[in-house]
This record gives sequence, structure tokens and C-alpha cells, in this order.
Amino acid sequence: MKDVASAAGVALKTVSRVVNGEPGVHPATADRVRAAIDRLGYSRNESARVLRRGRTATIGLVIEDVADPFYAGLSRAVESVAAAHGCLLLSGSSSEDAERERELVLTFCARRVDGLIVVPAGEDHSYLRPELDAGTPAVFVDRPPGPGIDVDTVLADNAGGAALATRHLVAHGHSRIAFLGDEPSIFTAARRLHGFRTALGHLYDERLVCMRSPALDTVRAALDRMLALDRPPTAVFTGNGRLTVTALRALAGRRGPAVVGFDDFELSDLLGVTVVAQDPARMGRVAAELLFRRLSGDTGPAEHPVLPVGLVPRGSGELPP
Amino acid sequence: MKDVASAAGVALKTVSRVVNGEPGVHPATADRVRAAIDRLGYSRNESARVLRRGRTATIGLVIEDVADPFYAGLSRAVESVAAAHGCLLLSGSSSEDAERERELVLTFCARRVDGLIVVPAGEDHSYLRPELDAGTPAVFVDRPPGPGIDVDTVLADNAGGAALATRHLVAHGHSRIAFLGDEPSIFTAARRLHGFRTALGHLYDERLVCMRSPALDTVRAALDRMLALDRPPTAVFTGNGRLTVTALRALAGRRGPAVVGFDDFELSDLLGVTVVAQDPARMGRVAAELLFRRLSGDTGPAEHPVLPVGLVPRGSGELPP
DNA sequence: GCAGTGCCGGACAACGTTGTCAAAGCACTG
DNA sequence: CAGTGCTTTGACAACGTTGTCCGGCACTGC
Repeated sequence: MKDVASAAGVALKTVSRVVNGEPGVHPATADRVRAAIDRLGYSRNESARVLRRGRTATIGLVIEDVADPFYAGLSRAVESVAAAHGCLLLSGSSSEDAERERELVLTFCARRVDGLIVVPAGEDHSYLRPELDAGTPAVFVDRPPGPGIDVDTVLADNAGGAALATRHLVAHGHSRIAFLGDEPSIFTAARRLHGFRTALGHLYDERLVCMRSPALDTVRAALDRMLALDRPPTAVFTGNGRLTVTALRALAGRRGPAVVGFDDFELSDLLGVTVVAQDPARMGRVAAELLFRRLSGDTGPAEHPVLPVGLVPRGSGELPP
Repeated sequence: MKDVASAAGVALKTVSRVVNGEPGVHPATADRVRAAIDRLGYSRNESARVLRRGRTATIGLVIEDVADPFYAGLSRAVESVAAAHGCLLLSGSSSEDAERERELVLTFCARRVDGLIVVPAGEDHSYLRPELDAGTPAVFVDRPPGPGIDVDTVLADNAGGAALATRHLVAHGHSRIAFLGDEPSIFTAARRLHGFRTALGHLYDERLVCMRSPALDTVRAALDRMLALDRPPTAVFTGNGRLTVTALRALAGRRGPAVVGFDDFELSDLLGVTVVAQDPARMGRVAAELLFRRLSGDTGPAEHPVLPVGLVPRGSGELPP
């Protein structure tokens, strides 16, 4: 900038004014400055600007894994909203590791992101307290923060969705329904199990429940075990997209129970699988918009919108006549 | 930092030393400083540090769309390598828009990212010249840069893969094979068409080729048109993952040609679709590692690794006897 | 007790920008 | 032609850190 200033024969501040489109610069002077900028290939140093102004025009996004279609869709929506506000996105995957989540969040904070959107992996977010107190807004998505942290959250109606699917199965004549969920420590997994259990009532059977992270081996073993029971399940409700896909794979090529899943997935329509669909893009959009409202000064009490989910019947839950 | 210094009763610089783990601080002093840091909830302002040191420990990634599984996988790999080098990732989706690509890249540069990984959407990258000259290394992935820009590139063997699939189909008795590709302006689409055409030789028929971006309507229309020909295709080779999925959807429920696709996709195994698989994670990893080699001082000539692709036969290309 | 040696702590400048404030230039009025 | 008000420009400090350099202090060996 100094070089541009001397090249154009003006003061530093005048260059700054031109670069920022501030009023009060004579058009001829501005042209001279712009010419010098082009000639020297100058571009403003954003780090210095950030240091001076205090706003980074960057938000931090911590998700579980970008490669998971659900979080990829969510990411994309957050990015779009951020772009519309002239913000960039620093993002990182926690891999369901609380320590990594904490590290990412704190690194983002050290870089003075303007705000945070977090899909938490851990249960304790007290490490966020100083940052929140310092005025960095955060929005939790898909899962709530640990106790004592009262921030905005955007959740889906997990229990309701699970109940919806369960009732659908029952209505179609199923009475032995298995549930495959992720680790019970994961909020969504627990909520969905809860919805399943509640909707199933007296039909609920502990032996038809398996809560483990989605690996083909474990899913296959669980299904084998359940199918070997006296009264095997006629339907399986899977607690997230990955489990649905894994279960379908485990059951491929054999006559097994019908599969109904939480989360929609690519080609579910072709495979005719009934699902409870949530809208990851909407979740990301709602969270990002909430964050930007906070950034523009909204200091109301924490909000906790719950997004609806919808049953998409595709036949897989219907018992053959 | 100033507050911490006065709280601990030491000079600013001493705090800096403690924070950076520099030697030459008495352990007792260091403890006092650390206590003050904890008490005040201080965290280093990374922007100021960047301004002073010149390195941001951030790399910029421009892809086409995070929500596309191919780029999501690539992103994840880049992120892993970056994390291993203590770097964060600024990422953005260009949506196949050259102007947006340019904007993202230049914004990243203004923020002084240490390096760039770009899946280019445009054809002209002369805007990158000043940045490259200024010493910001860039690696192009999946598609090469426009003319005159000689940087590292990591590409897949697009033509070879397409030829592989085509020969597979021919070997299984197909002589009327259609090709559905993305816009011909997209490098990979053009290369794959080229491989297809070359491998097909005299069997190539212009009427069985459609190069359009993957929308269900256009794909359906193209297929309908082809299937209405005198000698309709017995197989369709789709030029990328999205087109494969779209074609499968367009053909769902009717007796149509066999579908073989470029790019693997979730559940391709269950659907029994033969594909030419590339490894997005590997592509991302190779690109990121190349970038970090540049960042650690490797100034050798630009490298252009070409990653192999592999045919995964799953039956969909075989003519019924 | 004194010079020499090492270690530790601190003052200061610099990174590149922007906000504040004051001054200079100019046209216009009375 | 002085006075007024507006526009345009510039000098300076500050943002929070780190690199450089220097001074003070304790410790050693005589």
C-alpha cells in the first residue's frame, strides 16, 4: 500500500480510501491510485485489515465428517449463506472425536472467526464459555451442547420422526421390528431410539435393538443374531443414513426383513426404501441464518428451532399380503 | 497479552515467549504467566500473529460442490493432510462458475493462504499469475489450468478409464453404445468422450452421444431419443457419477440399456452397476501432499501425476446370453 | 572483591491496515 | 478581499503480535 501510495504520489490513507471505496476522493486521484494498483499488482492484506477492524468475515464450521452426504449437504448450505453475507468458511471434521472438536473450535476462535456452527461430538462444552462470554456467537446443529451452555440450537424432530416410521411399520402389520442405531452416546441416536421405543409400546423387545457405530461386520452380526431368534424381526428400522446403507448391504441377496431408514440417501428411490427424510440443507441454512442474525446484533434469548422430518413411503415397509 | 503481562508482573515479550514455548524463561516466571493466562482466559490473536510472521497456516480449497460425493471425499482427504501439517482449510464451492472460482481464489489470496488447491471451473487462469509469482503455490486437481499457467496438476486417467469401460462393453458383445457426458467444456467430460470414441473406433455413432449437464429431464429426453432410433443402444456409458445416477433414475422401471458409469457411487454394488472407479480421497491426498512439499521449499519443475482408475465389473455391462 | 560468562527479562520497532483528526485547497458570499 | 463552509488530502496512532537488541543479574573462577 505504501508502494502504491508513493507510485501514485498520494498518501497512504488516500490509497486506503480508494481501496475501500470510501467517499471524498477526487475521481482523478482515485484513477491515478487505481492505475498504480494495477501496475504494481497490489492486493489488500486481509490479515492486517482483520487485525485493525476486528471482524474476520469468516465463520467456523465443525462437523462430523464432510464425506458423509448429510454433513456435506449441510456444509454446502452453510457456505451459501455465508457467501451471501460475504463471509468465508473455515471448516473441519471432528470424526466424532470430542478432543478434535474442542481443538478445532478453539483454533477457530484463536483465528477470531466471527461465529461458529458446531455439530458437537463431545458432551462437555465448558471450554466454549470464555469464547461465548467474549461475544463469539455459536449455533449448535443436529445435536445440543453439553449442560450449562445455553446457545442457539437447530435440531430435527428425531423422536417424532422415529415414531412416524415405527407407526408406519406397525400400521402395515409389522409387530416384530428391529432397531439398529448408532452409539447411544450420540444424541440423535438416543432420541431416535426413544421415539422408536415409545411408538412401539408393548411390542418393544430389547433383543431387537442394537446400538453400535455402522460397520458392516457389526451390522451383519447383529442382524444374523436377530434373525436367528424364535420370532425374528420382519422389519428393521435403521437409525441413520449410514446404517441404512450398511444394513441394505448386509442383507443383500437374501430374503430378509424390510428396511426402513432414518435419513434419505442417494438412490433410495430406486431401491424402493421407505425413509424418514430430514433436510440437511435446510438445517444448515437455518443455522447459518440464525448465526448471521446474532452477528448483526440480535441478542434475544437462545432459540431452539426444531425442524420437521417427513415420512417418504416407498413400499419397503409394507408387508406382502 | 498486555493484560496478562501486567497481571503476571512481567513484560509483554515474556508472555509471548511463554505462549510460544520459547526457551529462556525461568520456570517459575513461566508458571506465573500461565496462571495469569488461565485466569484471564487469554488466547493468542492469530490474526496479529499472521500479520507479523507472514504465514497463515491455512490453505484454500476451491472445488465444484461440496455436496457432490466425489468432491466431498476429496475435501476430506485434503483436510486430513492439512490437519497433519497443522493447517486449517478455507474452502469454497465454485458451482462450475468461472467467475465465482476466480473470486474465491483471489479472496483466499487476499487472506494470504499459504497455498491453494483448485478444481478449476474456468478456462483462463491468468488472474493467478501475480499470486504464483508472489510465491503462493497452487495445485490444480481433476482438471488442468488454462494455457500459460504451469503449475502442479493431479489428474485421473480419464481417457484410459473411459476406454477401459468401452472395451469391456464391446468385449461383452455390445456394438451400439451410447455416451452421456457432461458439458464438453468440462475437461474430464471431453477426455472421457475422447477415450470412449477412440476405443469404440468404427462403432462410434454421433447420434448416440449427448453432452449436457446432468438434469433428469435432459437425460431422460436424450435417452428417449436414442432408444427410438432404428438401432437403439444396448448399453449406456455415463461420463460421471451424477450422470450415472440420473440415467439410472431415468431408466428406472423400464427395460432399457445396461448402464456402466465413470465414477463409483454409493450403493453401486447393490445395484450391480459396473463402474470405472477413481479414488477421490487419493486424489485429494496426492494433491495436498504435493502442495505441502512445495510449501516446505521444493522448487522443482511442475509435476503432473496421473492417477490410475480401475474397472469394477458388476455385471451391468454383460449382454444376456 | 573483581572480571568474565550466561541467562533472563524488557524496550522498541515493525508487520499492513484503518479510524481520528487536522490542515490545505477551493468556491462562494457579503 | 476577508470570512465561511465544503471537499479533498494527509499525519499519526492503534490493532496484537514477534524479532532484535541490549541491560541487569547471578554465578563462576581467580
